[in-house]
Amino acid sequence: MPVYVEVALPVPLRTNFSYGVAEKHLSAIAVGLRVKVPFGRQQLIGLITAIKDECNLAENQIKNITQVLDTQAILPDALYKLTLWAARYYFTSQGQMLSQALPVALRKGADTAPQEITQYTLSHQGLAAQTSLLNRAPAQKKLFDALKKHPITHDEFISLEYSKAALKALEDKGWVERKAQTIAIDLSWRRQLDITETPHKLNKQQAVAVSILNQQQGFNCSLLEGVTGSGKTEVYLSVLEAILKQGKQALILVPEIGLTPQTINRFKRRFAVNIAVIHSGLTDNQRLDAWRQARSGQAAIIIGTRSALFTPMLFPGIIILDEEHDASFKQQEGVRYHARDLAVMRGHYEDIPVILGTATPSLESLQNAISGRYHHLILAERAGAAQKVKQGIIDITNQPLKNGMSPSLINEMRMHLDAGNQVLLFLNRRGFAPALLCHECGHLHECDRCDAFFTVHQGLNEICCHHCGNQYAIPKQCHQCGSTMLMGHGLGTEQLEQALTALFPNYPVVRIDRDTTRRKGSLEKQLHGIHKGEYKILVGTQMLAKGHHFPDVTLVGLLDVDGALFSADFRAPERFGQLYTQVSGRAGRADKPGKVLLQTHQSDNVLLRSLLRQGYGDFAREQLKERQLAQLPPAWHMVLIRAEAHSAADADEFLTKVSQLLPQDKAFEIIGPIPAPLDRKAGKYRRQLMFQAKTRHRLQVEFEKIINLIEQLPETKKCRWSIDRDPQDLM
DNA sequence: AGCACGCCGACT
DNA sequence: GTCGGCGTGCTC
Repeated sequence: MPVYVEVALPVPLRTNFSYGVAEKHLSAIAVGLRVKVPFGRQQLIGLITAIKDECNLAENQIKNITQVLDTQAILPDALYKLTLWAARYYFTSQGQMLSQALPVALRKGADTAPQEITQYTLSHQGLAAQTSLLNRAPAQKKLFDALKKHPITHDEFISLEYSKAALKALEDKGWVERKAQTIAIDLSWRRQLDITETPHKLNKQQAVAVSILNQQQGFNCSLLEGVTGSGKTEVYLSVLEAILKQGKQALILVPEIGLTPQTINRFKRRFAVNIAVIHSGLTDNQRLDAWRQARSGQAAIIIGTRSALFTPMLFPGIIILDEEHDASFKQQEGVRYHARDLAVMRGHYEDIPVILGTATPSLESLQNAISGRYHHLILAERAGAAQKVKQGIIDITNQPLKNGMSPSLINEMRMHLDAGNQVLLFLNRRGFAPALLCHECGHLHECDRCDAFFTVHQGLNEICCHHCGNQYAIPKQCHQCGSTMLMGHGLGTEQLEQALTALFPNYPVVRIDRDTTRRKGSLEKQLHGIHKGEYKILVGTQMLAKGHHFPDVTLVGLLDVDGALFSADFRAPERFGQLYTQVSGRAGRADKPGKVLLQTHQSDNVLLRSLLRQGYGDFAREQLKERQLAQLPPAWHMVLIRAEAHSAADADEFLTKVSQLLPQDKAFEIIGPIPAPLDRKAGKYRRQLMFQAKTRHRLQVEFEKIINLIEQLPETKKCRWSIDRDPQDLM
């Protein structure tokens, strides 16, 4: 009887593909193995998802698999199931989701078996050799002497900077031989856990949280809501200790690894175990190595960003997701999965606890905590009895602004600087000015491919479109009237930095945004400078608000709050609340009270007042009620369909057809098609269609019914479209 | 997503 | 005459 396999392939077609199996492969196939298959004119690597003895395709349409790459399933059962679940949830193909879950090297066909390590040793001939022969070859002598003591691995050889030529010379003489060795997997941490730092004494709230967390068995999820400085990390460490002592591994997910080296170092300092850190700087092979170490149980702790969610563990113990509110956990291209939501699902499949930690919970997690689905653990005390931050609103209506700064803000800055402290100014717009204005005719220079103004970058002498990357030299003349009276309009961080340098010549300024941190290591260098006190004034965008604590900053100024508050996006108030709370958390410490000032034209804005008066917790609860009334997430469930085309009509037509496929009743709401907030981007018109469903289940069922119909619409040929479930923003 | 085929404009 | 632009269609 012929045997067929279903193969999930990394192509954006929402289906699997059937292949025949030749006699010689029959005994080698199983569900979950990677296979190489012919696909069109190319060879692709996919995963077997099923084995069957019939196939309803015509004989001539079926090809045979070329090669079986694995002997055992590449993903543990729980991860495999999670991935298939995610494919359904995000309305994507199994192949696409599965390939997300594998490191690039494995997608390309690398071996899952641990890498062999090359070791250099002296041969018999070498041991018996006359070392005096090397008197005139110091590099060879150095290597030879080292090898006489003990063998050297290839990695050591590289890091100790021995000469390659010397090695070659010794090998040519036959004195040195190389051996490929598989290093035995070291699981000693499971028997004997070494704690290399005395834990801090927990305060009462921390101790309560830890004891509740340690009592849990199997899957459960906890929201650890701890204000900045309340010692969340110490709670993680205590829980980790218990997990590691049971011989189980921990997966820790963080937003952006570059921002959390201190946190990682705390884990390293506390436990003498193998920690695999997966960050964007790794090569494909280094990532694969970390993956192998996690899968073999050798790495007791795995720390990484979004994609590390899919790292297999032989002894799964716990998943901790820090800064759970952070938007970077949602993938914004390709399969738009949310690592936080999938982490909870993974915990469920693995039957292990999940901890979500943050000072400013997302409304999604807050709702789950309030409803009792998650344990809600609160750390409200700032460790070391730091004083509460003072906050104030500066109404800038009719105020003379100097580069966006009001006189009262400048005065306040001067006071803090003269007292020897640091000041942090937050402005969420990089570049010199967000537009180029003609002083004579009022023309604002607009990107020719987007519906957006060019941002002026003076340092680069360029105008750039921040939406499509389009860039030109700053024009000498107005494109409309030819006047040479061109000037930047509005304020960006580059200009602010310049103005501050002029205004406070004695206080060095540092700017931190995507432009100044582009080069590798420059962020670390700048942060280091800040901590050493080399800089007194810190200017920056979002980046400054994330993760880092600046103990000598006593004043934080938010320059333009209005833009953040009034956005088309329904998450804008939530985001602002989180940002404000995170930024104000950067100010002050025990002996130095901090102060936060906001500049706004809307000093009596209800949202702003409620945030400042009640703090994030109550503000968020209020927002939650509003979302309920507006039938928005997390109360209702949302899917966004985006379409882009050369002509707006094509995109509109497609989305209209889609909306006609969907049922319309009380549990379902359709909005659109409407133009995306950035109507035209990179020369394409962008439209979107929003669906809100009262229940998750209903959304799933209705969408699964029509997804194939959508794909078959003739209108798809004229536009690119994508589905975004639980969208993070409506851009 | 790739990859090829195919049909029009500006090059040696 | 061809090189190459990207529109269109197909992949078990």
